[in-house]
Amino acid sequence: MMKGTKGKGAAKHSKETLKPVDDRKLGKRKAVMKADRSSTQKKQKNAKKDPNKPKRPPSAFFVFLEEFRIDFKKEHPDVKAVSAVGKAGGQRWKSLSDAEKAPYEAKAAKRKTEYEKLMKAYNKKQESTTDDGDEESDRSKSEVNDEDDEATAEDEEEGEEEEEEEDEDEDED
DNA sequence: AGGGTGATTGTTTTC
DNA sequence: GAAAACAATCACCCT
Repeated sequence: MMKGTKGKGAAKHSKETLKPVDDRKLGKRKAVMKADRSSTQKKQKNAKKDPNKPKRPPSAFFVFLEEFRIDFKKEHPDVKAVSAVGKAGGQRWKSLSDAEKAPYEAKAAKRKTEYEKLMKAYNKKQESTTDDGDEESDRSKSEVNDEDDEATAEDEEEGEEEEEEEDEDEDED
């Protein structure tokens, strides 16, 4: 029962992208209320785009989506709308059981760990670049060696896919 | 020529 | 703690 998420996609115009952006709400969730943030967090504006700044790790859903997109395109080569894959992926994702999502979560978790590592190096860099002047007075020390290190990641790619055999009755009829 | 949009959910982020 | 924002993708539209 339920589902109702989309009962009539066909009702939509052939292609959402075909419609001019102006007609559709410009900035639905993108420019949702940046103004609000700027007022309270305007200081963040200082955050200039850092080329080294690691992006957020993909969530299990995104990991799943990456594979899903490939499969989706195979069966829907004509569908090129990102929203189509998003919707389909979302519904499919919810259709998966925890056990099935487990591997994706595991990968996502690992991805997060790497992200933290990258973030650590990134933060370190920021520290050295921070010209506060109070710390890091001695120029012979930390050095920028860290950057190089981040590139040399350990090679531990083990297929440690632990299949959690949870005997949970995930009976989804 | 390039930025921006749309849609999904999950995690990261920030106050 | 909660709300906001952003993470990838890809064809297309506007400046």
